[in-house]
Amino acid sequence: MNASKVRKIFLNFFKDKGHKIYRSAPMVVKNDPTLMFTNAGMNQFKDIFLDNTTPSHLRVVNSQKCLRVSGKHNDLDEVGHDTYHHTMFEMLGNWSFGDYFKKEAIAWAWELLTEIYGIEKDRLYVTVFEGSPEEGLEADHEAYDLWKPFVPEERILFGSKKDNFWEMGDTGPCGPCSEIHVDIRDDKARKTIDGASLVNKDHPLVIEIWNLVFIAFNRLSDGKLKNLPARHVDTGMGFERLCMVLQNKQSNYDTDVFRPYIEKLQLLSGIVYGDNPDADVSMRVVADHLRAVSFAIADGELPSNNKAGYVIRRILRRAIRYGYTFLGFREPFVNLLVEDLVTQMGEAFPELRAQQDLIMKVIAEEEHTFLRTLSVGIQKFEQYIAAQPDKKTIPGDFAFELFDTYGFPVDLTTLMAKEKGWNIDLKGFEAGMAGQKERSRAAAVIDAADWVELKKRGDDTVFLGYEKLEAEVSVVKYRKVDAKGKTLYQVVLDQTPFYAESGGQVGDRGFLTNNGERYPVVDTRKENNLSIHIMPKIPDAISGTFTAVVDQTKRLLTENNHTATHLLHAALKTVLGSHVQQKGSLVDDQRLRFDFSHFGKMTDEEILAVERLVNEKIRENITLEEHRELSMEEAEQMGATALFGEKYGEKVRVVAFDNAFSSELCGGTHVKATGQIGLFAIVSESAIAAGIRRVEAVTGRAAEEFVQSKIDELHSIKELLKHPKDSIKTLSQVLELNESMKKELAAMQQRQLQQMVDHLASNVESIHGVNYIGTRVSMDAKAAKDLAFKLKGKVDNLFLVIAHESEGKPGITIMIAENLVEQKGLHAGNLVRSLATHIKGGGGGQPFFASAGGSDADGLDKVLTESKKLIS
RNA sequence: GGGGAAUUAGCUCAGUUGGCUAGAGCGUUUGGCUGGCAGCCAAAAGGUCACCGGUUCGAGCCCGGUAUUCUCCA
Repeated sequence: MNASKVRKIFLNFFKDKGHKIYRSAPMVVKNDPTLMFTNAGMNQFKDIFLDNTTPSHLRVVNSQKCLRVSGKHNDLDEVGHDTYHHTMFEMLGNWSFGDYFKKEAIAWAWELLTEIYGIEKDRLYVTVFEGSPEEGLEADHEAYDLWKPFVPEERILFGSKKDNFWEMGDTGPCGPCSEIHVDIRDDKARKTIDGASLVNKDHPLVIEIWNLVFIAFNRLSDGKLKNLPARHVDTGMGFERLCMVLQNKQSNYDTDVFRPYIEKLQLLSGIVYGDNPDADVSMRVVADHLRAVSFAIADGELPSNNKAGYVIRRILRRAIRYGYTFLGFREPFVNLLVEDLVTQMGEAFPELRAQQDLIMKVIAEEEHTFLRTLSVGIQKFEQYIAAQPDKKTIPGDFAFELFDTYGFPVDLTTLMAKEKGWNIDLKGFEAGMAGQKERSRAAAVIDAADWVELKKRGDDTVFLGYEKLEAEVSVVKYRKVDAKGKTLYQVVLDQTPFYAESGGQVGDRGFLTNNGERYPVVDTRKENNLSIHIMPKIPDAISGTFTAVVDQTKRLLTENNHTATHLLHAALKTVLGSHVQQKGSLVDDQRLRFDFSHFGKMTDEEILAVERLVNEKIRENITLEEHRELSMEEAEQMGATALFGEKYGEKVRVVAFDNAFSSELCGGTHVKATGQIGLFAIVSESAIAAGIRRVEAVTGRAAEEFVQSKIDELHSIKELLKHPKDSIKTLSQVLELNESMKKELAAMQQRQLQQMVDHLASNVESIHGVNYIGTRVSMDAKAAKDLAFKLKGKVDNLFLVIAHESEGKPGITIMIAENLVEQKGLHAGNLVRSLATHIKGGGGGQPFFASAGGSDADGLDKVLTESKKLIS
């Protein structure tokens, strides 16, 4: 049974039991500060569990792409070393939102596994929660009794809080769970050791495949559990493990989910899978990470140096590192596997196929960068070794520096040290690492109190901001958040005219008011589906009604830019081609920024063409065409552009300006008609990553100012040139003239200097075989230095003292021929220091050349007479 | 968000406690050697030492700030 059939059967089984099939949400999470990536199938339903939103279907089934690399579920270091941990995986799940509970969940799970998928019943074990006295929770006898009709009691096991009480995070929905484990050892092994003793013991062949979670509580920030009003079922079955079981393999990597990449790696490296444990681990690492990174890029998350992008980079670099060390790759290779990934998964996940080129380019670029990082690190390492031939231990702080500053992996340092017969102080390294983490953690402390609920909420906050900028509102709940010594309040309203930051458009600002008091709203953010108003202070009488007023100027300017962004997007597609995909955008009241996939730099002509097209559309004064409450299918039929990596709800909104030109799925606010934008001007075009370009632009007043500043600039230039007929010609003549005059002047100065050199050289005083020159001149220290070096090349046995003065500042420059320095033990630096006392200054230098500066020019003559005495 | 580092010729990089009028290799140009190419020899061009300010007799080097890039952590 191949992988795609396994997936289809699962979805259809639950569809037949009244479940609605949902698409996988993007793997990269936006609008949730607690989560960077989808790490469980339940993420996209979080708001339902938290009772922030009402589900539109009570029974749902899906296959969700997940990534587990950081936070509570951190499997990254395990991946590759065993045969069943993954960074990216698919989670098959069926869901009940306040509908069915344990009975159905258990019965259906059993039916699907044994009767549909045909897993032998005597290979299955189930676990139920044993209870926890300190939480005040009893054992889950209910689940136990429900399993009894299907499973002999010796294969129903009680499990601890760690294994059988599921929690989303430190706070949030949670509840007891019941796991199904499968024993896929051969018959002989099964007879020798009872499978029941291996459950939850990290045995690679006795594994959990399905977790049925019965959500009944909410964990508060003080650690207490609160009963939820509605109980839910949340199940998760590891797709890759299921495939392994159904394909009779003993490793996930032997299934058709991973095998194609292993095959390709064998071809590329010339190493056979199974021959060498290190190489095997490496191939598994690469096969796994390839999937994680490619899906993330398809969702719009590029490798970068912070946040989610950094996690992606770390995963990719781990793959490169294993390939480099154990598979012998010295050139980019991960990107070569992307085509195999697309072949394997492109059908179930069309975003991969659509963005294959981009994924390859981005990975290849990152591979180049990292291979370079490695070679810099190797160089630093070699230099260190060469500089400390006596030592035999790499100190921890150096290993940490290599890692922290140069990104050089410590296990490579260890390996290289070993090859040279050196040790490495790993404890010191860990200490450096711990310090680093501590600093970061201390800087990121955010203390959020529990929500204070004033009203039982009915439904989502109603957004009024498409029509109104002012409305009567009341507070539903609020909480206090302390971060970096500042206290802010997060406030949720029953309805609001404030737009919450989303889809690149910044959140609205404004204030709440009642009884003449104003309470500013400094920002509006979105966390999941919740609109959160950020307020520095809240009224004492918070339970009353308020008038919410949006900062209108800021909003209107932002709308100009947002609509212009849509026009820009469409214009780019028209001018550059349909490969243009939005990769990100930022829209505020000042400007707009638009990132998109494109293979090369835009030419000046292309930029101009885009600008012209957008401005044409502005002048056409196209009116906004808005469709709310469309289904995804209807929107697609209208030809609206959807974005990869964007999470869309049940109902979507389409914003069109001339349906044939620009039509996008978008929740943002827009101008009523394009004419309001006035003018559009592109300010810059640049690269931000392999295959991704960024355009920044301004509209309206800002665009006018931008153009005006260019005109002013031109005007000023003309004015400086005295308004010639042809400014360009005149300017180029001026520049030419300047160039030739500079050259002439330099030549003249050289001649002058040469004259001075000749003059001084012919007035040498010979004192005891030393050619003494002492002169007082008007020049600065730099010129004197020049003069000194010129004379040095012309006069042997030179002892030169220049007493110079420029703009009232006196100075001394001394030059002594090298042979005199040696023979007579002279030191210009020491001499100049003593002479400098006459001009009330100080100085120094080398034995043959030195300079000094001072404040009393009257002493310069004294300097010359004294200097002569030095050699006579 | 918090650390660490880098920025010097077209490219890759040296540059010591502040003191040869900033160097190397590669590349470029010119000339020479060889039947031609590959190559070798010789010479030349090429620098606002990222930017702004400070300390100093003197700053590529020290100090402060800015920008960009790399990198680690959250």
